[in-house]
Amino acid sequence: MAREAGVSLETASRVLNESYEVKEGTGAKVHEAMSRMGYVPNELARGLKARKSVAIGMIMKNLSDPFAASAIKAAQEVARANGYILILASSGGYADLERSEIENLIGRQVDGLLISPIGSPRSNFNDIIPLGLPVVTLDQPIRDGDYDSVMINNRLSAKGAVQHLLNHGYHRIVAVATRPYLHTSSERIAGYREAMKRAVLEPRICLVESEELLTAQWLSENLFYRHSPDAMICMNWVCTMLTLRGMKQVRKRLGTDLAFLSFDDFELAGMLDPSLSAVRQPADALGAQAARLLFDRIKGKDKNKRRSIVLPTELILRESCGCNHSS
Amino acid sequence: MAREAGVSLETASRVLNESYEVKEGTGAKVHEAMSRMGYVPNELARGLKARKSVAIGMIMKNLSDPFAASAIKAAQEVARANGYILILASSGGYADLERSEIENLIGRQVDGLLISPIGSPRSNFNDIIPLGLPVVTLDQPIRDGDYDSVMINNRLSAKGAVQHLLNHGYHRIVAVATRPYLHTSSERIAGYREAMKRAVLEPRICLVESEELLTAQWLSENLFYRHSPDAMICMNWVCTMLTLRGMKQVRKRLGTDLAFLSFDDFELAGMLDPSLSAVRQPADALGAQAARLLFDRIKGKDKNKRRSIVLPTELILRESCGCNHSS
DNA sequence: ATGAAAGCGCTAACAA
DNA sequence: TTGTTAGCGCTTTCAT
Repeated sequence: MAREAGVSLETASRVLNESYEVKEGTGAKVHEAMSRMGYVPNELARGLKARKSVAIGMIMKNLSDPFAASAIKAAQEVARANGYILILASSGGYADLERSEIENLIGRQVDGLLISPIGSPRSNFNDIIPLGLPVVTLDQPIRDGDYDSVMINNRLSAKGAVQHLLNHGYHRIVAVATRPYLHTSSERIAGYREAMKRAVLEPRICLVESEELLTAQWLSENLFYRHSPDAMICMNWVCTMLTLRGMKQVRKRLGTDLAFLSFDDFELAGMLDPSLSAVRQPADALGAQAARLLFDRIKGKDKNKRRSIVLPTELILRESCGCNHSS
Repeated sequence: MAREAGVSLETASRVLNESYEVKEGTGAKVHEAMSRMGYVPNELARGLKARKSVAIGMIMKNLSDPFAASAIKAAQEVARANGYILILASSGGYADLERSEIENLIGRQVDGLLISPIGSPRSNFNDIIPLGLPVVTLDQPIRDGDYDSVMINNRLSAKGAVQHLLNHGYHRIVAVATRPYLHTSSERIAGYREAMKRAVLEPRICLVESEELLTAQWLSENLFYRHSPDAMICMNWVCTMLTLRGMKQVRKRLGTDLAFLSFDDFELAGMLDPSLSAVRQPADALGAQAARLLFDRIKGKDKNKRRSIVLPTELILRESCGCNHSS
């Protein structure tokens, strides 16, 4: 450390923290010594003393889907702007991994946690969150949890999307979703049900437990053969990708063979032919907002009751739903 | 801490670390006390003592592009498997941010660093890496740096791709790239040059400093008007996205108006019409390999000279290049 | 087999 | 204005 360097002092700390006054010359000498020997303060030791780590943790279900990636990017930027680092973890959608990753992060003394919870009944981490540790959930609130949350209204968004398909005159609308036990999935499906019920139509729901089961063959058997749909809605990005791939394999064409709507928009949706209509989640806004809420708590600006922010989704109407937009 | 709990001991540490022998009963009592009071050891304190943080840092240029996202996901999984956490940072492609983020991570006492360097001449961080800190670079090696690296052969991959276009008989092939000062960009452009030179054709290169300048208007003026190309190759994912968007706006069609090839493949490339031919980088393998190399160093398994791993790319031939694949 | 005590690098309270 | 000292929570000799 700088103490033995050039000058003599544990006052190094003072100049670093700009606490108290330091005589001109001394300060300069310290700075000089620090840069000469490339001194970098040990944040671990600082954190140990200050009882905080200047780090936040973020846990997502899948780090690589574009929605998560945007949220992560936005959250990291906010963290950096606040002088914090972002520790990234993944639950993979499994409750036990979620739990152990949270415990791990707590052991690292993170000052706050951003979690996109699994949301299954088994997913409950209230008991392991230390009192006073700020937590913000993304995507969904947690049962009995008194945390801030930032999400979209999955149910209404799905309902609105299905409503739109209904307005086009489709009757045999199939909803396709993976991992129905996830909160987002179940809410979106609920929205679908509501729309269908209101139209007095039979709900047609194709669920698959895990992504790898959503194959072309599965589509043929469970979707096309059983329902002969005139429209379908996929309930998340992965689902849309896999369905699109499967449909190509079985030579079903969007638009001509059936209408299509995707929950989750992506860069290329507008470039497909027909272009894909989609429900767009403001992924980066979700990440940024969540991080901002978290820092409001961490810095003690926000002492109020829990806040739940619901960001609006946007129904992007392109061609695949039957619209004729040419944007 | 557990000391005041139930029993009396600094032996708590011993049972935690499973060092030394502990009497049956004592061990049980300690465990009981720990779980009863939900004790989680403070990793900061541990790290301070052990002089390591059990954390690695990862710095990418853009956290949200799908290539980075896959690499991050893979690296995080390897880190977790090794009991390490992953601190994620972004350079945004700026040399000064890269530097300050590295310094920040070093202050956090990370045990290793995964960096996808900017690669501009100004990007040189050798001077701030402490002796003995393992570093693995992704995408490119660093000048004068003695680090392990994992990459693809950008130049040859680009050359091969252009060669393929040439074999189709195109002559007016334009290369489009953003941020030419980035190593990956310049290498790919170099590959393009080599292929064109070999065919004794005039190189046609359209560069744009930053992504937001790549607009439809820019495409019209600089690309179509100036070169009237019969084929083009975009040198990275962002570039492909923007170009595709721009072309749609100016009503240029892939396939009929000109052939197209993308450096960087993505989920939907095969679903466009015409489907996009692309150079595929093994993003997750890059991330995983890099992390594995890093842990070989961290755990001292690897004492050898620097290793440079070059992973193979794959030229995915679909339709947009002029091929007639129907996969 | 277990307790006592020193110390990791830093900050903060107190003295000088 | 600057130096001294104790202690953050843990691990690790060294005694017991």
